[in-house]
Amino acid sequence: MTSAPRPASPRAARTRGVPEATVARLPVYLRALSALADEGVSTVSSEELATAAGVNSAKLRKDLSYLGSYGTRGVGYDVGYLVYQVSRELGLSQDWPVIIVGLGHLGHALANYGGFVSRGFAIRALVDADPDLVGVEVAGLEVRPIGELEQLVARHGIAIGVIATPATVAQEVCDRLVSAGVSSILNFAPTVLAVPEEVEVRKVDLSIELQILAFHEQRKVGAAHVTRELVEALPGRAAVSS
Amino acid sequence: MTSAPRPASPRAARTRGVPEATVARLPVYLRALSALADEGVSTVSSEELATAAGVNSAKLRKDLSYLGSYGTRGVGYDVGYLVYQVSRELGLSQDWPVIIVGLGHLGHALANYGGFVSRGFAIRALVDADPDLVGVEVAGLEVRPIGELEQLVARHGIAIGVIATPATVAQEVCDRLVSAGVSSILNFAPTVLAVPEEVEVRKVDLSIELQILAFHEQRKVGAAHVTRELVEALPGRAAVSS
DNA sequence: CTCACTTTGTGCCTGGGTTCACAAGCGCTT
DNA sequence: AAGCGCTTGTGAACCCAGGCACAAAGTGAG
Repeated sequence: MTSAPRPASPRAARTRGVPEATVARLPVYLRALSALADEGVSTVSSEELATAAGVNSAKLRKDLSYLGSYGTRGVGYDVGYLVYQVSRELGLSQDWPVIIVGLGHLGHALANYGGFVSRGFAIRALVDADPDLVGVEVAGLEVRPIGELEQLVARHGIAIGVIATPATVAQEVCDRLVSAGVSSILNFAPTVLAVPEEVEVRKVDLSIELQILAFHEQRKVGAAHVTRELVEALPGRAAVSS
Repeated sequence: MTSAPRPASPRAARTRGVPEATVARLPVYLRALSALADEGVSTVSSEELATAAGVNSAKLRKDLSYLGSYGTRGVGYDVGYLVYQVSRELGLSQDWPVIIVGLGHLGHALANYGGFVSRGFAIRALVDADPDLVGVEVAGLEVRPIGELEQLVARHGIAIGVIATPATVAQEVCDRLVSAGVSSILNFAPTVLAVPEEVEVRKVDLSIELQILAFHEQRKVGAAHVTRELVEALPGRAAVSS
């Protein structure tokens, strides 16, 4: 969806035959499974897990079946074992070193986001072009000048880069990351990035998400051709006018 | 993809016949068009616009054709007119008032994110449960206690809510937003939210995006040798292959 | 006016993803 | 040991989306 993973050779396309849509859901399953494990639940049925993950149970079973036959008919799935298998499939058995480029508000928030560290990722380098930011400590790590980008990538063996810069410099930063050896990029800048075939880019665009919501919101309102106040007055809604 | 827009009646699904996938791309087109407009370009072909947006030109034409026949054969599209039409379709002719719940690092970054304001959205309320944050001014707006949530939603006629709280309280916040009248939610908390049918939820999950990247990264690296070094890190039940 | 050229709009085909529905398999009980 | 109930795994149908390729439609030159 985000990028176009269309390899030149069709043969390389299915390495393990796990569909892209399934890959995108595995992290959700993993989170639900981890929560169950923390609660001490040892076995879970596809129906329960599907509900927790917010998907159809048939879809969940088919997704899991791409990884192998890890369930027991009549019983369900062993939570601990499934956590292990899904983690392994996602490549989370190891810690991936990550670099964040751009430490404005967003980059700052990302560096401090606990969800990264806890799930197989380790932020190893922070760089920014602003001299005022260089030297500042963020999330226990010192911000380095952007000139050290290549060096830091090499030293820590970084394969995953996060771009949280203004859109104007995103492509330039991206190019530098790629030529330094980064092959997966998470882009928060509102720009379409051009990258070589073998580099994977995923885009997170906050304003796009809001615009999609606005579309649906408008559709709701405009469908009945009424003001928002009248919509709110539908039965079952809490009274808005205090 | 992000949420599950599964209406009970399939008939209600297409109000205007614009496919969901198209809606998701319209904001990208809009951004490219706005950039062109700023450069003073008055006419653009589907080929040029498609390149700028990073999509296939046939797809772009088909997407635009859902909105109407706004191009001129042999010439292309009028940039200004298309900006207007796409904006209108997305419901951006008006400014949507938005509330942000949770002003930790992420909420703070969101409140300061210029991309919102410039594109049809106006952040009208900030609330947080932490007493230390209440009263603090963020992006020119004062953070209010979470108790005022309902009141603020009503006063500003807010239909779109952004959740940037810890996962543990996200569902509770969501429920309150919904019962206060919010019908579109952008969720940054790493949780699956349960909402009534008519409420639209979109999810942005940073660690999920990284995990998807890790999958592809692992596939590139480990096509030959599977990493089994950290096998002992799994719960005792994984005495399988190897 | 006619012709050549350009670009849109779309019919059709292909492929991936989702869902249904059911057979296969497992454990528990009798 | 056999039967019963439960749950997985998957074949098959359906639906949405993407992309090719072309007819339709407009422009400008001669």
